[in-house]
Amino acid sequence: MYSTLREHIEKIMPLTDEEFAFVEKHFSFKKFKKHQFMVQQGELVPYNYFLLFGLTKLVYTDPDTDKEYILAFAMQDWWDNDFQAYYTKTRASFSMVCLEDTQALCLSLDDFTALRAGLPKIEHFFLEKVMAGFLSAQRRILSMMTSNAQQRYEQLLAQHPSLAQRLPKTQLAAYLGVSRETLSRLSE
Amino acid sequence: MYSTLREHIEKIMPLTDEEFAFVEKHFSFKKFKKHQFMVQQGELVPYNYFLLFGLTKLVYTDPDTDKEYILAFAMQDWWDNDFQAYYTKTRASFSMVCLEDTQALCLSLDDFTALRAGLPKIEHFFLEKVMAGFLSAQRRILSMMTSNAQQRYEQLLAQHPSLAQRLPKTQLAAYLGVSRETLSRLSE
DNA sequence: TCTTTGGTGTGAGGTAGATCACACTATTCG
DNA sequence: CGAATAGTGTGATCTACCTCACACCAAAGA
Repeated sequence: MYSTLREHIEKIMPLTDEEFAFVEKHFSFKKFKKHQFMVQQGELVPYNYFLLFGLTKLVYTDPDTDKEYILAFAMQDWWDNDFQAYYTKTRASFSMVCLEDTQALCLSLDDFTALRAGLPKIEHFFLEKVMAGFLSAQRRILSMMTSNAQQRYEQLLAQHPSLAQRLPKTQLAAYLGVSRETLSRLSE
Repeated sequence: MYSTLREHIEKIMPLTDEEFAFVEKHFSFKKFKKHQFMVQQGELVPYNYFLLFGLTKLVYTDPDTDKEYILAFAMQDWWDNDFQAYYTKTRASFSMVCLEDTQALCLSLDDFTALRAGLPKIEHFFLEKVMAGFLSAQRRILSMMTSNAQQRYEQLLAQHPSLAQRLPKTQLAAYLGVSRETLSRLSE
């Protein structure tokens, strides 16, 4: 169960057995059902999540129109959360919802802080992860500015073919920032 | 000259005099003129830049249409770069151009690596910085999905009034992902 | 000083994509 | 099994924004 986490970390930063034992004890394991909210817009965010199985979305719901805007999907081996709210102990702007039954390793902010303080190596790991996330967000911004719906859809299919297969088009549309009708009409 | 850098780092991570001396010696100082390219699309990226004075943009130019898409502005006390290219020693996808005469502290990748290895504290500092950058990019993505041109312009004015004053509207339009004509017609 | 370059406003017309509306087919679940 | 719910396709409008075109003014450089 924790071996996935260890392999994930060691792709970036090798650890001794004692070091990983120290890492491991800060996490707890949790299961979630499809449709379950792991984080709820407007509530506090107890944990940061590392996914072992399943599929989740990070979504902003406009309180007036009820329209959904998907910021990110996550699956096994990915981290996902409303980091802003988690890290500043404020109320979540987004919800994190299971699109399939999901299993995750959970890290509270106190445990995160203790982990960083007790094992500086782990800062290196998270720096790499967050940097990759930042660069990917930057690419997405550029893609939203330079490309039309059709091109963005094709880019998504090319970059994440597995996501595109597991997800209904409605969800893909909410991620691409396009109406589901428009997505349905593409590649005619 | 380096005191700006020290204050900037110590907002997040206090340093002893020896530690800062170690930090300082990895940077070099450089001046740039308005219109000068600090990073050129298609070339390698020698340095990461911490700005002391001036104003820069990080811009992608479509090779076919010559249209500009601005990913970020930076001014004193900000970091800016094509990090992807810098960090992977690949050719830049973006240019970084001075919009005013600019002074910067420059950090080569080798120096960056040496700095991280020699002073683990600095990983903590960069993790905080990159996290803030990631969250800001995420907010921008959401704003592009939920808001129209008018609203995005107002958000920019509210969040960065100083930027809006120093920059011509053409540049703001290229940042907002709107044509300059549309921006000119807003708030009528 | 005169000429170039940069910045801005505004009209006219075109279009990608939103919205609304309805129909049809899978799935899920009591 | 039968009923609700989720997912998809498609037509008919509507609109925010783009593109092209031209005119004007300010600043900069030779």
